Amino acid sequence: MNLENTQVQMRKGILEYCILHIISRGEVYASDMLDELTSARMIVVEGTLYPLLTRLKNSGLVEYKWVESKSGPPRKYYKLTNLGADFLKGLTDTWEELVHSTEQITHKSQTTV
Amino acid sequence: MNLENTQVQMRKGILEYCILHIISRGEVYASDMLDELTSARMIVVEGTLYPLLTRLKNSGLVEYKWVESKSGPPRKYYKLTNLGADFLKGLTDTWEELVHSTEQITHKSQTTV
DNA sequence: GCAAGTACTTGGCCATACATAGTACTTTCA
DNA sequence: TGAAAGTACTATGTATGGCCAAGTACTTGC
Repeated sequence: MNLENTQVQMRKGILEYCILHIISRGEVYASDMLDELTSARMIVVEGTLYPLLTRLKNSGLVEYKWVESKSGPPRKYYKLTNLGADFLKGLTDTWEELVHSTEQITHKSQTTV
Repeated sequence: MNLENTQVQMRKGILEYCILHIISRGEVYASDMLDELTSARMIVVEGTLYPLLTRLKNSGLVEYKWVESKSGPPRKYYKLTNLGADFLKGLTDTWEELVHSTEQITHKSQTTV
């Protein structure tokens, strides 16, 4: 039980939320997402992102189209489905409630520390 | 991939943070923590809390003493160790950075939606 | 004694983040 | 032309941890 491991655990599920948000903003492919996540200091690696995108696609939350690239193999450009948009709304509620609950607990603590 | 499951995933790791906070506030036993977590709408069940406390204890982040109860079996009253207090500081940083990163991503999204 | 309530324990299941290695396509350049 | 490098995506295996469900142990009250 170390700090690094807990950071990983904290990220679980939240990543899915962030990625759906990024996709909701317009069509993007994996490297775009990695750039955005990295610039927000939400560390992610390929081995995490690609399986997640596959899961989202298999659940019908996102869809993609192949687009040829001028510098390399074709890319999968993702966008949200209607189902994905609904799911994102639900996730937003979940996240906000989770943050709120955590603040309620930790703020109470700070008064006594 | 449903909402419930994602809620579970989002809780991962965060629970540990919340529980350390609650313990940092004074000596408590498991049912106290469950009450507090429930009142903050952070849903937890016994099967989650007890193993977590055991992990925290085995890692030397918390310690406990047995205290007899007037209504039932004796209780384990937990408190933070010095190591646990340090760990909690690290977790606080991690959590705040995670919230910040998530806000950075989701706020950008809200401008286009 | 025996049932009911409280507190804690244990074993197994499942989802997911990550490491690592591998596939496939394109461009570059000798 | 064909080998090397770069880009994009895929597949497999491991570890962690939340949860379910069943179980143990102690106390109280009938």
